[in-house]
Amino acid sequence: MSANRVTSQDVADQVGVSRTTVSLVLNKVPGSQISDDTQRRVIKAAAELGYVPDAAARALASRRAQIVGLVLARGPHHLASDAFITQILDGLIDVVRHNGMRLLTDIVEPHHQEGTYLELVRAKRIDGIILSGPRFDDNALQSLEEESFPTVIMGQLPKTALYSVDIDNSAAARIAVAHLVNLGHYRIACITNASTTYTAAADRLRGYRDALESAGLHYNEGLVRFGDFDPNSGYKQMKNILEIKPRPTAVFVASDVVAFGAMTAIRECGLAIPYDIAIVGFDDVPFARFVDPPLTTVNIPATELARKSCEVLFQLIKKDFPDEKHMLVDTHLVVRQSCGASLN
Amino acid sequence: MSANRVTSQDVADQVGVSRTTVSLVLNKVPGSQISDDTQRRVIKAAAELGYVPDAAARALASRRAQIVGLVLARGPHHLASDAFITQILDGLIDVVRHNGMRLLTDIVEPHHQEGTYLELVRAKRIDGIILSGPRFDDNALQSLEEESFPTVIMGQLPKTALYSVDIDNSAAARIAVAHLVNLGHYRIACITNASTTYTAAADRLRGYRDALESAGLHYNEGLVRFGDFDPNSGYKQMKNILEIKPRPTAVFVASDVVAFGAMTAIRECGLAIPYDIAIVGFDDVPFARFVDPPLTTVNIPATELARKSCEVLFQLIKKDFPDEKHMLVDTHLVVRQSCGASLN
DNA sequence: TTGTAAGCGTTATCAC
DNA sequence: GTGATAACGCTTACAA
Repeated sequence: MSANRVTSQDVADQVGVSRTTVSLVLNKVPGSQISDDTQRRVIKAAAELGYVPDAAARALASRRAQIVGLVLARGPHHLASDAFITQILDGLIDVVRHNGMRLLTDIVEPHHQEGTYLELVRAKRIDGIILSGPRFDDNALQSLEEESFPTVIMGQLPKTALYSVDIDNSAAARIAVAHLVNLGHYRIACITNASTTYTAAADRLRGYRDALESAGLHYNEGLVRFGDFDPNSGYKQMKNILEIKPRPTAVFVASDVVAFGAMTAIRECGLAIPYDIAIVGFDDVPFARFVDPPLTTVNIPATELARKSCEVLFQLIKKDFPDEKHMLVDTHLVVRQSCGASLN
Repeated sequence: MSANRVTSQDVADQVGVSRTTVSLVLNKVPGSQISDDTQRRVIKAAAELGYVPDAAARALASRRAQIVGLVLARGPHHLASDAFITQILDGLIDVVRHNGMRLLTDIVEPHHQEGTYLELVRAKRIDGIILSGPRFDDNALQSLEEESFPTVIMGQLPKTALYSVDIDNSAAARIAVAHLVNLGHYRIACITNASTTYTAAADRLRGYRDALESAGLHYNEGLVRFGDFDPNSGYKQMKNILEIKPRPTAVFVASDVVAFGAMTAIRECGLAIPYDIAIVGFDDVPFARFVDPPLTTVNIPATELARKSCEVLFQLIKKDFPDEKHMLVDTHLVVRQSCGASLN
C-alpha cells in the first residue's frame, strides 16, 4: 500500500538541503548554479524516494498547467476529418510529451456546447489551445483572440487573425489534376468535397481549374459537380457525370470518402477503373489503399500538421512569435492503381 | 486585455461574505446550510464577475484533479482499433463532461514508453484511468492494481483483477455465424482477426465453432485460417480458402478490416458476393457500409463501451464498487448486402 | 552556492 | 448560518 506521498521536503531532508535547491535542480532552472555534487545527490535522492512533483501544486505556484488543449469541432458530416484523428493524436501527443506537457481533449458540437472550451482557459487548466474543425463561429474564439491566449488553428477558418497551420489545398488539387493531364486525359470531370462555402472546397476547385488552364485545357463548368462530404453524394454526382456525352475519361474527386461513392457508381455502370475512367481522390484516408482498385490520392500529412501546429503553439506560449501567421505543410500525390498508365 | 483574474475573494467581497461561504455555495456542499438569499447573491455575483475557479488551486486543496486519463496502447497493427477512436472519444468526453471533469489522453507504444502513464497517477494529474489496447504487460499496471487506483480496462487483458468493460466476443461471433447458418449455408469457412494468442481472436473462433455445433454442423479445422489484423492477411487467407474443394459457400471473417482484403480476393477470382460466396465481418468499422457490397457485420458499440467504462470508473472513484468486475456490453448484427437472401 | 519566506487560490476543519 | 484559519505542495524573488 502506498505510504504517505513523497514531497520535495522529503527529498530536501534526505539530502540535507532546502526545498528551493531541490526545485532548482529538478527543474534545471537556467540561472541557478548548484554544485554538481549537490545536483547529483538531489537527483539520486529524488529517484530513490520515487519523488514525483505534484502537478496541481506546481501549476498553482508556477501558473502553468503544463497541459495543452485540443478542441475538436464536429461538423455536420464529420466522417472525413475523423479519419485523421489517430494521426492527429499521434503527432500532438508526441510533441507535447517532448515538451514535458500533456494533452487534454474536448469536443464541441456545432451550436451546442460552443464555447465550453473557454472554461479550460478561464480555469487555467490549459496553457494553450489547438482548434480543429470546420467552424468555430462562437464569440469564444474572439475572446481568445482579444486576450491573445496562445491559440493555433489546425486547418483553416475564414476571417481570423489567429495563427494557423494548414495544407495548400489549391496547390495540392493542381498537382492531382496535373497527374491526370500528364496521363493524357483532357476530358476531366470534378466532384468537389463539399459546398464551396467551405474554403477548403473552394480552394480545391480552384486548383482543378488552374491545372486545366495551365495545361492549355478549357475549364468547363459542365464537368463540375458538388459533393457533400459523404460517399452517397459522390455516388449521385458520379452517376450524373457518367451521363455526360462524350463521357469524361477521368474524374478528380476532392475527397476520398466522396470518391468511394463515386467508385461504386462507376462499377454499377459496368465501367472499369482505371480503364474506362480514371479517378484521383484527395485526403489519403487510411482506407484509401484498401479499396478496389487502390485509390491514387493526395496525402494530407495529418501527423505533420499536428506536430507543426503544436510547435507553433509552443512558440506562442514562449512568446516567441513566428513571422508567418499562416503556415502550410506539404502534401504529396500518392500514386496507386486508380489512374492506370498513360493513355498515349 | 484581460484584467486581473477574478478570485473567490472578489466574489466574497462583492457579496459581503467570506470565501468559505462562496465555496460552499458554488460547490453545493451537502451539509452546508446557507440561506437561500445568500446563495442567490453569491451565484449572481459570481456570474456577474465572471468567476471561474482556478483548477490548480482547487485540485491542490481538494486533492482531486477532476481529470480522467485515457491511455491508448498501440499494438503492432493498430488499424482496426483506430477505427473506433472517434467513437471512444465521443462517449468518454460526453460522460466525463457530465461529471464536471475533463479527459486527458496519452498513447504508449509497446515496449517503448510503457508505464509513462504512471506519472499521471503519481503527479496526481488524474483521478482515474481508462486503459485501452492490446496489451499492458509492464509492471506499472500491477502498481495500479496494488494501490487500488481507480482503473478500468476497456476491452480485455488476460489475467488481471482490474475492472473491465468489454463485448462478449464469442457470443457475438456465434450470432454472426448463426446468421449464415440460417441462410442455409453449411460449408462456412472462417478467417480469424488475429492469432489466437489474442484472447479476442480465440473467443471469436470459439463462437464460430459453437454456432456450427449447436446447429448440428461439423466443426472442420480445414476451413479455418488465421488472419493478422490487416487486409492483406485477409486477402491471402481467402485466396487459400477459395481453393478448397468443394468451395465453401460462406465465410465468417472476424474483423472487417481483414474482411476487406478477403473481399478483394473473392472479386479477383471472378466470384460475386453474395451470390457465389457470402461474407460476414466483425467490428462494423465506419467504412463497412461503404464497401461493395456493404458488409454485414457485428457492430461493436464503441461509444457505449466508452460510456460504460467511464461510468464504472466514476463508481470506483466514489468507492462505490460494482459487484461485477467484468462487464459486457451488447453487440448486434448489422445485416447489409454481403450475405444475400436465403439459399433455400 | 544555497536558504528564507512569501505567495499561488482553493478547500476543509472548527469555532462562533 | 457563517467566518477564521490552517492546510495543500510547489515556485520564485530576494537574502545571505
